Amino acid sequence: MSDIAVSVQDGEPAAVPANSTVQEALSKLLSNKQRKRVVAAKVGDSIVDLTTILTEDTVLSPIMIDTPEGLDVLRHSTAHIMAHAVRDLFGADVKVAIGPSIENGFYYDFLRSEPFTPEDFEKIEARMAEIANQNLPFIRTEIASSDATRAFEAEGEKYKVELIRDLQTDAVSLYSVGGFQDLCRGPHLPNTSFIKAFKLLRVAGAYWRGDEKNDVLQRIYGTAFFDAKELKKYLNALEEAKKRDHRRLGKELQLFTTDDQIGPGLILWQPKGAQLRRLIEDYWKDEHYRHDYDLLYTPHIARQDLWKTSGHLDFYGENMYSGMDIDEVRYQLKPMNCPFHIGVYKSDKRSYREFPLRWCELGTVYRYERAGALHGLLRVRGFTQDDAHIFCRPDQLEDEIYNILELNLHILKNFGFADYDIYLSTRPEKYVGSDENWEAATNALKLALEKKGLGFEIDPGEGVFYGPKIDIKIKDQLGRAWQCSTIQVDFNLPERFKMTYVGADNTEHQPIMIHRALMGSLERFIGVLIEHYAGAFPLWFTPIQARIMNITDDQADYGLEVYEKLRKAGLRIEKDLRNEKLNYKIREAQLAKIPYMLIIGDKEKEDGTVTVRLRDGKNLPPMSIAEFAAKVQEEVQAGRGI
RNA sequence: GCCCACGUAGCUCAGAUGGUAGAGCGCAUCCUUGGUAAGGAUGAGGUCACCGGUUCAAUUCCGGUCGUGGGCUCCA
Repeated sequence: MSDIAVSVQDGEPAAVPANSTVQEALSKLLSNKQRKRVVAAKVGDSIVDLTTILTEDTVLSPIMIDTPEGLDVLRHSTAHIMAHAVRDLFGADVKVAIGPSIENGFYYDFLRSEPFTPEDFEKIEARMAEIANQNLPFIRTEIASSDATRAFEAEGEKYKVELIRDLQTDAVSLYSVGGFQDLCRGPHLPNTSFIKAFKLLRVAGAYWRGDEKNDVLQRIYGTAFFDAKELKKYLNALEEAKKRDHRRLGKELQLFTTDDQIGPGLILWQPKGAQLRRLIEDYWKDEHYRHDYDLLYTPHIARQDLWKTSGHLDFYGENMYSGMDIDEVRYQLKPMNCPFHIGVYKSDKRSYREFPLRWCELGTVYRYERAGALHGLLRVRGFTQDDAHIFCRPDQLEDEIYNILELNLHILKNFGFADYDIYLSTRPEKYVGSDENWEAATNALKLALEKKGLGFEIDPGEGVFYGPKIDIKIKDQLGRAWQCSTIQVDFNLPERFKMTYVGADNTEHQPIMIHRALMGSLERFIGVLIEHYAGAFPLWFTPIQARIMNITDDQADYGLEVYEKLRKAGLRIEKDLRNEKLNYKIREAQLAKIPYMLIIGDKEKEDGTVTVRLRDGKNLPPMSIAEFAAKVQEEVQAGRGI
């Protein structure tokens, strides 16, 4: 048999007999130590099993278990082992659906009449470990689709049959491990010995193929890592995320609450949360004014006819709350602010000379969200958009987009978000507006992004029907991405509302309209802020900047004096003058995540000073009340960046 | 909206094969006056989410409603 030349990328080729497996070839190319970490290999763009037969000269990229691609293979295989275990334990009552690897883990969907319980999880994990420990090979076979269909039909595996049918290929690949055989594209681990560190995390309902008309399956989520240490690290990170959960912190720090009597998805801001929100709103307004925006206020309801004109009733009606009759005229609660801003636009005859018009509003809107979608502050039914609409001439579009991006990133950065994923969404299949307009607008968005030096991805066809858009996702402290900002060009509403301006040529033209929100909604943004900072907000927008605590009752009067002076100086101050030990007061202030603790004993009372304790436990030297006030004001200035 | 789980004091949670309930924290009062993460005592506080059914008796069992959570789905 003749030899073929196989090499790893950038390495010397080795001669191996034709029809060797990848594994065999790699054994000539890699050290023993490296070989133990290889779980699959890349040939060109596709990832293949180590058992794949090589028939021609090939360049291989080995995939190590401790790389993202390696983890992917590991998790995918672990999902199969889980299905194997479930099948072993619960028999043929269980039908298997699909089990891919996903970000941070894997899942497998099952049809089973009984719900999976936490005790089941333990059993499944134990059985998985048994299977894994047997060091079983994953064996790939290719068979004709018709044979596979017959086999799965015999087992009653209707989902597999459906999958094969929709694949529309002549042959499919199967993988078997021990006694369990599954339809799968692969690739898989060479054997189960790599499966050492895994955990089942939760079970949830999921529709077959994500369609609510289909069967509801039970989806078991789990995760797997190449060693126990990595698994532990991940589980700890989950714990950490739990501690940062804005719903938990919102309660602990008394920021916001909801009330069954009032309704789900409707937020009540407690005094501290309201303070936090006010600070954010004030900052937002100040920055907008500085950036040449004007502020609007508009109502919460409007005649239903407005929503017909805008098209919201047709396109968005199912998310709008039903109307009310006022003097026999139908009114509806607003799901968006745009028609109102158009109302302001139409209050006057507009000239190209006054463009661009930049109008912003913290506009509270109400949208029907399905009950199951509601989530803390992140998904609610009543929320306040940090909205703005810009009306301009086509030739101003690119500059306006650039200015928006600049303000957008400036504000996000000031809140501590400097990492973004940016997406440019282009024309979808169904759209309004002319092709030329779409092209010009898409181009303007692109040019503005490039001019700003921002990397972005193009989401082809993901634009909304009325225009192209830019979406910005911010990354928080834990690296999680949150969609907040959106910048959208709109060809639809100017047309529907017959908006015009008088151009230099003394004829009427249609303005370009841009919608944009930077934080998205205040509720959502504050939720993200809470998680990002784990509730320990920077001084400039923390609801409480300092808490005064006396050591004994003897300094209560002085404590009150300090409190009043600092409040008058505009600081956000609390006092804890209770008859409690200092340790106790410090503990409480620490848990409340207050930046400065002002400690007052006889010394301070005598000298007219305060001793400042920081959140990190360090102390500043005693300073006068005025000095402290000045220090805080200075830090706030710096933090606001204005 | 759908599937599953859950709903007991302000908070975090325990509890009984069906006989109207407990802890810690917090709160109130008193003692204590203590310099950098919990001093002590006493006490108040619950229609066991809501409505209905079964039962001599329901917080406990059953049904429904509402809410919360994990997902699915949705987010022109």
